[in-house]
Amino acid sequence: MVSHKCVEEFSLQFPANARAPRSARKKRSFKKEEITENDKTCAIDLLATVAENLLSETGSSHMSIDKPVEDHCLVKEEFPVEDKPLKPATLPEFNPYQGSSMSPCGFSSVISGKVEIEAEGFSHSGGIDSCQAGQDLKPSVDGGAVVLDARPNGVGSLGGSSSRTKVPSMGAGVSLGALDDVHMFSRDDDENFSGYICPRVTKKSPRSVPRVGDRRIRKILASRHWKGGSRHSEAKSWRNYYLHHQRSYPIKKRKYFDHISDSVSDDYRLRSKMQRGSRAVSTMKGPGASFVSSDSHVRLRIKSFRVPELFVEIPETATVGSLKRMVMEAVSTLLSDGHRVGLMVQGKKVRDDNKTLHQTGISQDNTHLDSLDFSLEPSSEAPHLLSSNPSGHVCEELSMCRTSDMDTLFKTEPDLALFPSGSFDKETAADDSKALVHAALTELSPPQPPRHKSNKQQQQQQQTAQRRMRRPFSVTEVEALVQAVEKLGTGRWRDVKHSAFEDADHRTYVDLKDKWKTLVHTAKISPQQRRGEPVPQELLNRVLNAHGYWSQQHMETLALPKPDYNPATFHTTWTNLLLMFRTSIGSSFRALALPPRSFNYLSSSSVRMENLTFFSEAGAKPRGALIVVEGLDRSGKSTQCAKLRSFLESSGHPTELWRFPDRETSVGQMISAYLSNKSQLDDRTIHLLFSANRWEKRSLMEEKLKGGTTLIVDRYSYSGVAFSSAKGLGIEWCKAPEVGLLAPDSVLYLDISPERAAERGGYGDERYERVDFQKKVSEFYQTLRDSSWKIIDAGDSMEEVEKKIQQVVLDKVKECALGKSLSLLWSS
DNA sequence: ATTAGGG
DNA sequence: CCCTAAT
Repeated sequence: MVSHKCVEEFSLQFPANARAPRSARKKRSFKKEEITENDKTCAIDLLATVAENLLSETGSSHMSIDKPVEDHCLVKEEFPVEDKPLKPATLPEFNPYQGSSMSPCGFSSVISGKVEIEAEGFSHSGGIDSCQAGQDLKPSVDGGAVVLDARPNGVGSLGGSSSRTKVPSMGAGVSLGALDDVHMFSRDDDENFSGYICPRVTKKSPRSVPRVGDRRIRKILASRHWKGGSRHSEAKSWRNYYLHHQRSYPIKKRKYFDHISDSVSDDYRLRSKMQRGSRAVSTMKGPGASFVSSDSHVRLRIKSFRVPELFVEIPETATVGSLKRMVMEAVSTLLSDGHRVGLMVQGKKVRDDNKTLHQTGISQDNTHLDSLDFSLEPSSEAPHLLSSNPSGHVCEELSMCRTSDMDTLFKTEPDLALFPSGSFDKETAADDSKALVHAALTELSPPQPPRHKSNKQQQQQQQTAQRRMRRPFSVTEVEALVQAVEKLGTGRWRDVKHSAFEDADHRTYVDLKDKWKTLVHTAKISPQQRRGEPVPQELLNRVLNAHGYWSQQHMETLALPKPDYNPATFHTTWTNLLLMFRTSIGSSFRALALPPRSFNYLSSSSVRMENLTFFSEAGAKPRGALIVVEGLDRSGKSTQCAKLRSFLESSGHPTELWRFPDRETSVGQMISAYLSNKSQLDDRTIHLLFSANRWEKRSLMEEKLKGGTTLIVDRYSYSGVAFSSAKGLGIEWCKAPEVGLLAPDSVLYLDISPERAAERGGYGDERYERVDFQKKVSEFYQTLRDSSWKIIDAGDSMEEVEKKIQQVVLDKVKECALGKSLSLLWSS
């Protein structure tokens, strides 16, 4: 019955011939006919016969009785016999290879049948077989189905059958967890392994196989193989497949063939441990290699593992050896390529691959190990087995195709112990996984990555197989990270790592980047939603500030390339910026209404940024810096202010240049008249006017700064106090009216001697421009200095001064953007 | 080897 | 933390 069903399925799914290699087609075309009609039976019989011949000892063969049978039935129903398999007509459609390399004939030469592979924990010595086939699997005929017995290497069989798992030579495309696992096991027996493996087997390339006897084996692989380009459809087919079969058609997949006898279990245990440490010891080979036993391990013993049906087409002329190889290949391919294993604990799917076994509830003393199930699921991303081969040559090699309706079933015998390897907890179920592998766990062994060198892919996989240990960041580390990012910015993780985590080997820059990512997220969510060690809110605020700041920086950097404002592209540009911003900030943003444009700012061409201010909801809105430039007349203030403004704007910082007195205001008008010697005002009055002039602008100034605009102010309270004081007013009296104005984040004092300034010419237009008076002013300036001051030698070249200023200001602007709060002048 | 993102 | 694509 099984066979029958199989055939049907086969037919449905594979118009087998499609893929037959040209050679096969040519030679065996005649067979086609034979098979076409009765083929179902014939094929099976043939296969059975072949298998029978091949394997004399079938003691191990077991019919898969459980679910499989039912499944088969179902399958049968779903796929009525009507569908004639092997119809030439259908071939074209199914032929993945576009027929270029396929010939119609090929089909006839192939025998189709269902192969059931059983992995058993027998103590058979498969030495001979293994040598020939390079593996211990022994195909045998059972009830019309070919059964492969996987012989476990008993302890005693170490010497002889270790090679069973050796499948490295398989199709070029093969490379996966399953194989790895296999290798892993055999690894321990390396000695045996190496000693027993038939050179021919190991070295034989897939190609050679097909050539021998011109046999073609088709491995039915995932539909993707023949579906060629559409991954989507492929996935779909799988889905459908599962939908239809899932319930009763468990696809059982077994990951490892290694069976372990009780006596062997010890070995496994050792292996597990060894493997655990193996990450670092990937080179270890000998069984006796140093095993690093570490923490508690869970030993799992999978009693039975059923693998989906395996369909193999093989010419009668094929040799037993080739059949074995094909089967092995098919099996390996299927296991490694087409499926992933899912894990279920107590009937519940465990999707989080990152969970540790312990977290999942799988522990040594856990009582429900028996409730642990593995599911075999289609791997939508599985690589094409044959992909590695030039498409045109696929046929020449063994090709195994798994159609969506077919599955290869592997069944392990009760005694067979399967060990979950790294993949064990690696891939968890895909949504549609239905097939469940029932595993009785009786022992525990930590999943470990096998290390073998036979296959590069394997190696890679092995290396990545094990998840690194989870190491939550401590507050200290977070602080270091935040600090580093504030300094270096995001996007320079390498530098961040080197500057702050040089010694932390376990923190890679990617980790730091990831941590930053999570920190930003954490900072945005409510404290109640946060988990783990609480990070001080202060740090989170810094994270937000830094993130907002750097996000804007990045954004602006990207926008800068097109400094020239072009009305035609304005909208587009901003749209992009907004999108970018939204993306980078990950939160909503909004444009603030443009504050009334003040008519006193000198430069008005800063189109790009001045009108809009963004900030994340989290409140991480970088504020602008208040930069005051002071200095005697002719010290170069205006020039440097203009340069500085240009610089900041080109650096992506919204900037405005202000100047006091602001002659545009009503108060400013008065001041202007006074300065022009057109009016005589009392010194105190004029002082207060100047002060009033600044107060007039205070609110707008604060608004601008909080909106993110950096203000460069040419002269401020210091000038007012210094000049008035120079005229004889008490300095404290002069400062009084200024108290409460916004304190500059930085005061750039362009230091130049009065004499030198006078040399620069231009003096004489206004009454204060007299050297002696400038000297007094200079002295008062000095008394006003505080920590926010930066003395710049204005005697240097303009470029020199410019450079110094830029450096100072940039740091200050960044500091402000990162959260430096505004303070008040001469308060408290 | 790094960076940037998505999972 | 992992995995990948893109640099």
